[in-house]
Amino acid sequence: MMGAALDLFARKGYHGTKISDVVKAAGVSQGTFYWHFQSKEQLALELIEGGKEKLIQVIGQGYRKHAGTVDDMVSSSARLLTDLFAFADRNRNLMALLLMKGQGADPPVREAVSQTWIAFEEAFKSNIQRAIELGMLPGTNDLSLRANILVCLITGVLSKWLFGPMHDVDFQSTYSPSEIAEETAKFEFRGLLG
Amino acid sequence: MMGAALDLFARKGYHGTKISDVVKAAGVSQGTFYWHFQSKEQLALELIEGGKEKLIQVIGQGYRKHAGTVDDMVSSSARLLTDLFAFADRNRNLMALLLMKGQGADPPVREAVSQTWIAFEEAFKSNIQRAIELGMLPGTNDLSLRANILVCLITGVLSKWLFGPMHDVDFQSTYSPSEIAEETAKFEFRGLLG
DNA sequence: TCCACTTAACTGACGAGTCAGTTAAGGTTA
DNA sequence: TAACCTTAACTGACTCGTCAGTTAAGTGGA
Repeated sequence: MMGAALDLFARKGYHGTKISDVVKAAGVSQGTFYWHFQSKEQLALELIEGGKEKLIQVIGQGYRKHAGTVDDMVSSSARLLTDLFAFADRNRNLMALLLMKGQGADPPVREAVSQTWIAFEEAFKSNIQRAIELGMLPGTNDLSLRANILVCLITGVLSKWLFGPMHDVDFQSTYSPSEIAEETAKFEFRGLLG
Repeated sequence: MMGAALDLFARKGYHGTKISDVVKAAGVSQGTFYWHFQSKEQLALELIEGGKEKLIQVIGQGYRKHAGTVDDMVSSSARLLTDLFAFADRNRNLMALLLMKGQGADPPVREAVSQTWIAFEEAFKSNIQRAIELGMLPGTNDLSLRANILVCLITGVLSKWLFGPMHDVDFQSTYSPSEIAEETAKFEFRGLLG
């Protein structure tokens, strides 16, 4: 049932998804839905909460332990991003809800989505801070701004790569997860000047 | 009436905005609304179309004419971004609709939003291509990907700067348009390594 | 007296949530 | 082993508020 609901939310958005559609897709009746879930909103919140945990877990594994060269840094960042992009690709519906469709929902759902990205940014920020402590990145008085910009870059690339310019859930990028991750990591450290 | 509607769309999203709210805010009755607009959807489409034109105009003015040093390039990019960020700040409701709330609407409205960002990217891409032709940026076999990543960076920073982590229309960043634009431009060309 | 514009009351569809009842599996007693 | 009870899981027709869109009856200016 939750899989079917996630798929519909990802495709049609929160308001565009009717409970009657969800139960039809899941092959149960409407009463059954309300036996399992308190409300439509509750369902969305459970989906988001579960997704948030999985997402954070992926980034948490990228925590840096030792110092290294600039090239080490780029390639280990590329590795983390590859994991992230691959996860996102395996969970397109979840990402569609978190990156796009969550915005169209009611306040409590939007709140849950925002909290997910705040946690995401937090997880990333600690990775960056670690890199600065290890002397691998130049320190800055504007760490949080830099981190912020980085996360913007990553989520921006992520949503374009997943869904394309038309925000289509079924979009297929020509780049593989590792290709896009490498390109993003290169940009992350060296910008347009390469 | 259109101003009131844009404000409500930005705050409550497309589905969260009732025509009865719009006409109340505008001080007219519901019949008046339907004399001016064919439908709720038509209203949203007109708002987006108008916004798209204004937005594209802002970027179009940044078209590069002469070659220059790297610092010239960074500072002229910062100038363009400052214009863009200032425009976005003056049109928060429009940007909220384009960057966030548009996703929650029905397909034709979403389509119009996507077309806006495609046009945005196109306008930006021609600026970048020009910089490469002038020998100011290294050529790449993946120009479109690079351009794509850049646009992701800009829209990502833009929406965080405007609406903060909680996607709040009334969010007030501590950075001024020119500060955030400079920081973004720096990152754009030189990445985290600065 | 026509036309641009406005109004308030109305309609009808839609969709979230409810509820009285069904089914099937498992336990208990004699 | 059959009669009886319990309960988790499920059903689908129903209710009821909400809201986009309509309509018929004005008003005021040219």
